[in-house]
Amino acid sequence: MKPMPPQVIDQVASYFQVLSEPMRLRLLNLLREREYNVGELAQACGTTAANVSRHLSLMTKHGIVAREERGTSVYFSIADQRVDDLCELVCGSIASRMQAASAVHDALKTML
Amino acid sequence: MKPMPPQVIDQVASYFQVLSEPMRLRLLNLLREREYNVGELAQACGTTAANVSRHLSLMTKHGIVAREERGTSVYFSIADQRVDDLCELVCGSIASRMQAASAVHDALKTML
DNA sequence: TTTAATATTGATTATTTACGCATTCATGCA
DNA sequence: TGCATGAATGCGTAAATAATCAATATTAAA
Repeated sequence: MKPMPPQVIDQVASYFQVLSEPMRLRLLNLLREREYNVGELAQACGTTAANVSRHLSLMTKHGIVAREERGTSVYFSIADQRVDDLCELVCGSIASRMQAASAVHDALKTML
Repeated sequence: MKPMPPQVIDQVASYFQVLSEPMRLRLLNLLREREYNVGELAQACGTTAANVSRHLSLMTKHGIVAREERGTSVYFSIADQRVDDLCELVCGSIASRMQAASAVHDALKTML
């Protein structure tokens, strides 16, 4: 077990924070399929380009997405494939939790 | 690729949010070693028991830690081992990023 | 060099939230 | 039945942040 210096902890927390926003997860989920430019993402998510731009800027800063200017547009894509694994793990936790809850539910049902 | 309904996205975001706080990560890091009660954690983290209690309550609600009353104290432990994998993945991302940055740094150095 | 389309940034606002203090609650013991 | 210890909660405060509109770049083509 490593001592985990505060500096590292702050960085890890900061990374998790990037993934803790529904809008950002929606953007990432779209980008799993193919690359998009800002306008396309804004339309797909029903928000403004300004908002999308800020979210993408943050994720680029953390190395999660990659930014590439092409023509008059700027295209974004997934840069860190690990985000998939992260989301998969979290989904697994949520699923386990739901399953446990439903087991409790069933147990209570048989008691009555 | 799954369509990822908004409801699921919100839950995933919510889970990540729990892990996006340095204080909570410090608590989890301590709990990896052994179980602790609230007072011990507060002292180890240099904060109030009230604060620790709130953080633990949130993590318990998400199934990340387990709560067990024993005697006059309440002991907490890791309930979802996946948090280790999650943090490990994030540390890997951060490490890759630092490595890439240092490579750029070296490349620039040789240019001068 | 204009003009049009796209992306980014500044400023503002509303919401969330981490924290501490004080209080209340719960449990075990004298 | 008090009494003490430890945990949880109410409340107020300060800071962070997501969203929008408006304004400013930046690039491609006319």
